[in-house]
Amino acid sequence: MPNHQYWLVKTEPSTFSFDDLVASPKKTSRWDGVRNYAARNHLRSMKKGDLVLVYHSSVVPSAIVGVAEVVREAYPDPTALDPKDPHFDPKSKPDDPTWVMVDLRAIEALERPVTLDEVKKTKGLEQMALVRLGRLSVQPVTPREYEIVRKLAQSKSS
DNA sequence: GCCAACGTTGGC
DNA sequence: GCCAACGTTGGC
Repeated sequence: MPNHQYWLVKTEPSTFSFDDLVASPKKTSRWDGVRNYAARNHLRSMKKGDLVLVYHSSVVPSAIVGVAEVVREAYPDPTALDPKDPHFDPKSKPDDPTWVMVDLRAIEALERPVTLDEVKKTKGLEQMALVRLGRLSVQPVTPREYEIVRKLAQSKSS
């Protein structure tokens, strides 16, 4: 078995979509702007080579659309220190950064999007953090869940 | 645009 | 350290 973990990150495609990641230089972009402690802790746990499902929120239908990999492990997120940035955090100090980001590289789009509705209805996926902890923007995925999602994407839409 | 869920803040 | 008020997320 490959020695890596699985994750899921959410993004609003109007701000940054999976296609934007694919279109980035080397298909790679920093994943900045996370300002939630639970999500931050997951970012810190990410290892190079971990696989990351990319989920589009606030669109109809919201869905898992692609797969990326971690190419750089957690390092300080400079947007937290930039007063002009919408994610500026006045309490974060340069010498003790509160917030981190990772670099993600797009691997491939799913054969078709797997919608939230499908995730809720699919046996084995009901316990996904996506369903249980709706607002967590960076979350762990089990190998089994990852496998089921990939298989679903290869099957026909219902 | 509404609103439920839930994380964060701040008064005490 | 409790908890009410407030702000944000995100599905619908």
